[in-house]
Amino acid sequence: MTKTRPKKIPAEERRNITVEAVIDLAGSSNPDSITTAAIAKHMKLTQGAIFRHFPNKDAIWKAVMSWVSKNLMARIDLAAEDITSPKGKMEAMFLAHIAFVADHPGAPRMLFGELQGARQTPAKRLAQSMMKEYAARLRDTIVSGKACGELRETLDVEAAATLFIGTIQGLVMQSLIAGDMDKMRADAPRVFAIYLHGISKAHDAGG
Amino acid sequence: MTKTRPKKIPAEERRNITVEAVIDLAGSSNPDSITTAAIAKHMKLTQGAIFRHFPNKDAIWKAVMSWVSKNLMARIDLAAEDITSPKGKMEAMFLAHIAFVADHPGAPRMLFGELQGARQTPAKRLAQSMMKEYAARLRDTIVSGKACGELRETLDVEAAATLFIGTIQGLVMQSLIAGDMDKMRADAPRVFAIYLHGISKAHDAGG
DNA sequence: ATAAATATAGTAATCAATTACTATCTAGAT
DNA sequence: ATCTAGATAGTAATTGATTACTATATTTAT
Repeated sequence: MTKTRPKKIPAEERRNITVEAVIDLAGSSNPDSITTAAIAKHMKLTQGAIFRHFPNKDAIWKAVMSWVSKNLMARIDLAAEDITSPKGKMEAMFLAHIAFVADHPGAPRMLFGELQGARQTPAKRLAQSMMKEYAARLRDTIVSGKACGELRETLDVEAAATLFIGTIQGLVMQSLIAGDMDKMRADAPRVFAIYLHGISKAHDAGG
Repeated sequence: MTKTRPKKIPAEERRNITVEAVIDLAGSSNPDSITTAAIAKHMKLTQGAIFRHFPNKDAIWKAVMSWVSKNLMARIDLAAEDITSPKGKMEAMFLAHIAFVADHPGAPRMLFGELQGARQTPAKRLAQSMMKEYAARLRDTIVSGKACGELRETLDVEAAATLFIGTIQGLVMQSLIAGDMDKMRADAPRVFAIYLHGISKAHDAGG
C-alpha cells in the first residue's frame, strides 16, 4: 500500500485539470449528478481540496463552460477561415463541430444540461451567448450562400440555420445514446450530404 | 391552515397520476434530479405514500417510459395509417412526433436522460426497444419511397433515417433550450420542407 | 369490521461545503 | 549555497441538508 501524496500543483494548472476531469466524467455520466467527490477522485485529490481552487460548484461549472465555448468556437473558426465558398465553409464548420464532440463527448452533455436547466447560472449565461454567436455566424454564411448563387434563393434562412444546428445535435444525441463516437464521425459526411442537397440550388435535373 | 386530506384513489389510477406527475416535472427540471419528494408534492401526497404504489424509484421510471413509448408510437401510427404516399407518411410522422413532444416536453427529456445513462435499467431497455422499432419503421418507409419514385434512388437510406430522427431531436433540443414549445410547432414544417427537398427526386430544374 | 390508502416519523447514505491542521514550495536575508 | 518565514496546496474529519426507502399508526370507503 503505497499511499503516494499528490504533487503540489500551482492553482491555475489545478483549475485546468479540474475542468478536464469534469468533461471527462461528463462523457460517461449525467453532468448533473457529477459530485465534487467524483471529480476529486478522478484527479486523485481529496474532495475538500477542490474548494481551495473554486469558491463553489457553480464556479467549476462556469469554468467548464468557458473552456467548451472557447475551444469549440476556435475549432470551427479555424476550420472555416481559409474557405471562401459558403457551402464549403458550412461543411467545414459541420465536420469540425462533429470532430470536436467526438473528441470530447462530455462537452455537448455539459452544454445541453446547462442550457436546459431552469436555474440561471453563470455557466448558463456563457452557454447562451455562445449559442447566439454560433447562430449568427451561421445565418451570415447562409445569406452569403444565397447571394453568390450556391444556395436556393427560395431558401428559408432561419429554417436552414435551425436544421444545421439541429442536424448536429441530432447526430450527437444518437451517438451519445449509442455510446459510439466513431460511428458519428463516419455518419456525419453522409448526413451532411443530404442536408446540403436540401439547401443547394439544383445543378442538373438528375435524381 | 386547512390541511385537506387527499382523496383515497385506487392504486392503479394513483400510479397513472404518478406517471403524469413525473412527466410534468421533467418538463421543467432535469429528470435525474426529480426526487420522490418532489413527485409526491406535485401530486399532493406525502413522500412515503409513493412507495405504497411502486416498489422503488426505478419502477416509477419504468412506468413513465412505458407510457411515453406507448403514447408516442400510437400517435405516430395514427397519423401515418391513412396515408399511402411514403413522403406523406414521413411528413405525418414528423409532425405527429413534434406535436407529441410539444404536448409533453418532459417526455423527450426522460427519454434522452434514460438512454444516455450508463446504468442498464428496465426503463432504458424499454426506451431502446422503442427507438429500434421507430428506426425500422422509418427505413421501411424510405425504402418504399425510393421504390415508388418519390425519393432519389441514389439516396442513402441509413443516412436519411438518421437525419430524420436527428432533425426531430435537434428541433426538440433547441425548443427545450429556448423553453418555447410553440416555436417548435411553427418551425417544424419549415424545417421538414428542407429535409424533404434533400431526399426527394427533383421535380423540375427550378432553384 | 375490514382492507386499502394515506400520514407520520423515522433510517442510513450521500451531497456540497467548512474546518483545523499539515506538508511543500519559494523568496529574501545571510 | 543555505536557512527560514510566509504563502500555497494538500489531508482528514465533520457539518447540515437532502436523498431513497421503511415501519407503523391512522383515516376512509365499503
